[in-house]
Parts: sequence; C-alpha cells; structure tokens
Amino acid sequence: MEVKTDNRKNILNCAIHLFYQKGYDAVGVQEIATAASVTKPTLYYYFKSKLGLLEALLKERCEPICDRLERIAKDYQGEPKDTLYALACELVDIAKEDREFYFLLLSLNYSARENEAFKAVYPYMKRMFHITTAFFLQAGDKLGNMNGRQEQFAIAFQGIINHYILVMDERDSSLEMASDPHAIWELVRQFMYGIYS
Amino acid sequence: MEVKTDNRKNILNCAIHLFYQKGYDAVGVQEIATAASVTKPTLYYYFKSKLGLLEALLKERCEPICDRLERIAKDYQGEPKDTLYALACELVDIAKEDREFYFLLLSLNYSARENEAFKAVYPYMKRMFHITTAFFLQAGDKLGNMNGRQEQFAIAFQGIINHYILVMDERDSSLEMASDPHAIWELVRQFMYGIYS
DNA sequence: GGTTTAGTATACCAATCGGTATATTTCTTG
DNA sequence: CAAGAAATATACCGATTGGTATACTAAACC
Repeated sequence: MEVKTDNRKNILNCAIHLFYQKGYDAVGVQEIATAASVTKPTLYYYFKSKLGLLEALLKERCEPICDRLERIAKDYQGEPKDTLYALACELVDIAKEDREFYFLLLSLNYSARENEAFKAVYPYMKRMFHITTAFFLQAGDKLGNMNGRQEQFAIAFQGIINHYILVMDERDSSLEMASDPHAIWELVRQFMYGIYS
Repeated sequence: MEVKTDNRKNILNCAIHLFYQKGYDAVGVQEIATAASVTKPTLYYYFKSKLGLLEALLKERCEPICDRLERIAKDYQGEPKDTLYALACELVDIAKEDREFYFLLLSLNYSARENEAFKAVYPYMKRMFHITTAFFLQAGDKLGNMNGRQEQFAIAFQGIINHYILVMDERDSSLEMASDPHAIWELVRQFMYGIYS
C-alpha cells in the first residue's frame, strides 16, 4: 500500500521516457531522479551508476521481447511466410505496446560503437538477429537452397521492419497505421515474392 | 602554405570523428577543440555553437551525397532494377568513402526526436527518402501499377541498404565485403523478385 | 526492547558542460 | 607604414555533470 515501495520501478519508467525523449547521453542522472520524485542517492542505491541503470532497463525489458520473438520463430511448422508474417506482426505489436522503449532500442542500436550505451544493447540486438537467422536456417526445407543467404535474409527482414516502424511512427505516433495487418502483409509479401507480386 | 589556414576544416574533421566515435551528446566542445589543436573560442568563431558546428557539418557533407543519389535516380531510363542497383552501389560507395560520416548520419537518423541533433539531420534524411520515393513514382511505367506502394518500396529499400551497411561494418569495418557487387545485387534481386529468385 | 538492514535524504565533491568578454596576434589593404 | 579586418588566445562565467560520504528513518528480526 505504500506508494514509496515502487521507487525502483518508477525510476526505470522515468528513465525510459527521458532516454527516449532526449537520448541517453543528453539526460542527466539528476533529471531522472527529479522526474521520479526521488533524490540522487536513492537512484544510486538501486543502480550503482547511470550505465547500470541502462543495463537494468535493458535486461528487464529486452529479455521478454526476445522470448516472444523466439517463441514464434521456434513454433514454426507451417508455411515460412506465415511465421515471417507473425514475426513482423509481433515486432510491430511490441513497438506499439512499449513504444518509447522500442525506439530507445532502435536508437541505441544505431548509436556510436564506442559509446557505453551501445555496448549495453549490443548483446540483445545480436540475440534478436540470431533468432531471425536461425529461423531462416530452420526453414531451409521449405525455402529450398538458400545458398547461405540466411543472414542476408535476416538483415533485409529486420531492416525492412525497423525502418517501417520508424517511418510510420513519424506519421502516426500511436502506430495504429503501422499495425494494419494488410500493410504488414504487404511488407512480408514483397520480402518473399518481390515487388511484382 | 600556412598550416593554420585550414583550422575550420580541421575542426570539422575532428568533430566528425568524435561524433562518430562517441555520439553527439557525449562529446564536449573542449574535446573537439583539443583534438583539432585549437582553443574553444576559435571553434566558436567559426561555428557559433555546438549545434551550429553539427549543422555546418551536415550541410557540407549531406548535400553532395544527396546530389549524387539524385543524379542517379533521375538518370533513370533503362530497367528499374539497374537504377536500383546503381543506387544501392552508390550508397555503399558513399558509406565506404566517408565511413565515419555515414555512420554518424545513420545514428542521428535513429536518435531521439526531441534531440536538437535529430532535428538537424531530419531535413536531409527526408530529402534522401524523397529521392527514392520519387524514383519509384517515376518508374511506374515499367513497374506497373504500384497501387500507391511507392512509399512502402522506398521504406523497404532504404531499410535494407542501411541495415546491410550497418551489419556488414561489424564484420569488416573497411566495408570491402559490403561493396561486393554480387552481394549488393543479391539484395536488389531479392527486393525486386523475392527470396525464391 | 534492541539490533540489523533496507531505503532515503542532506550536503558535498572535483570535473566538465556550453558559452563569452576581452585582449592579442596575424593578414590584408590602402 | 598605418589602419582595419580576420583569426586566435587567456581567462573566465554560472550551471550541470556523474558520483559519494554520512546521517537519518522505517520496518523486520531476534
């Protein structure tokens, strides 16, 4: 019943919002603490550093995301295109449900290599990439000889989806438009059958 | 013959390197000045602020890039796939020639919306997007009825290429592998004809 | 009741942040 | 050579940076 109990969670939420809004490096620790109605030492009590805060954030939020994707990719049994479509939908759903965090992820993924923040996300992005690559590998029986193009497919697929989410968000930040099943299906269809399909 | 004469250029180069390496917000003005063997007021003499420095940087480097792409997109007359391939090659070439700047661009494009740095790149990224969209629009005669999917194509195409460059750079930062004509052609082929082609 | 432990706050640290007022040097031009 | 303009440096600004030493409070445990 004590409201104070969820200080930790509160700090994490405020951090996500601010990191999303202004970028990891542009946000001060004091700013996060103030937003969470907490003093700085309290923040440092839960997370031993600013980077530790980011790492905790990523750990708590990325793992469920990876798990969701992994489950879909591994449940694959029917047509590859169905799984691919399911994956695309799930990604858009994730972005929609947890919009600010998803965009934080995207921004960190493309941020400077030597930045500590990048190093913190890297393992998770690698895992997500691996899930997609593994799917293509596994779907080899249905897709025929891919001549080792599994990774190329994974790159293209993720590139399309992420860029799609980024661009759609510019037009409608609720991502309602982005989650239109038909639009997502068009992306998957093009991916699989090209633009003439 | 005075070496000091190109202080301005020197500052710009050092800024690109540092911004690429650590990210715009993570780099201090003093750091840039020191790297360029210059004092801070000198930097502020040429660029009236840190943001002004970034804007000058973008203006000088983005416009030639946009021009190169525009020329290719507008020279289109033969097969759309050839132009698309030429565009993809040009993008990879640009990334290869000016690697650090290109990655800076990518990172800024995906960075937080409310960050001043993002607002500075946005017009240029928009222009690049427009070039691609315009090409698909123009190629309508050869590609048939695209049902207003021009923008979807532009999104997918840019997403694929950018993600491709990002991932390939992880394996070989000279981008030698990335600029392999066959690999690029595979991307374009998949884009146009799907994965079964 | 007394003691520990988790959680929170006050007050502080040196270092750096972006930015500038002002003086000085260097170059160009009349 | 003198004068003005362009370029660079010294020295400083208040504010904020990430981080901490220390003390306090509240609840839990023996």
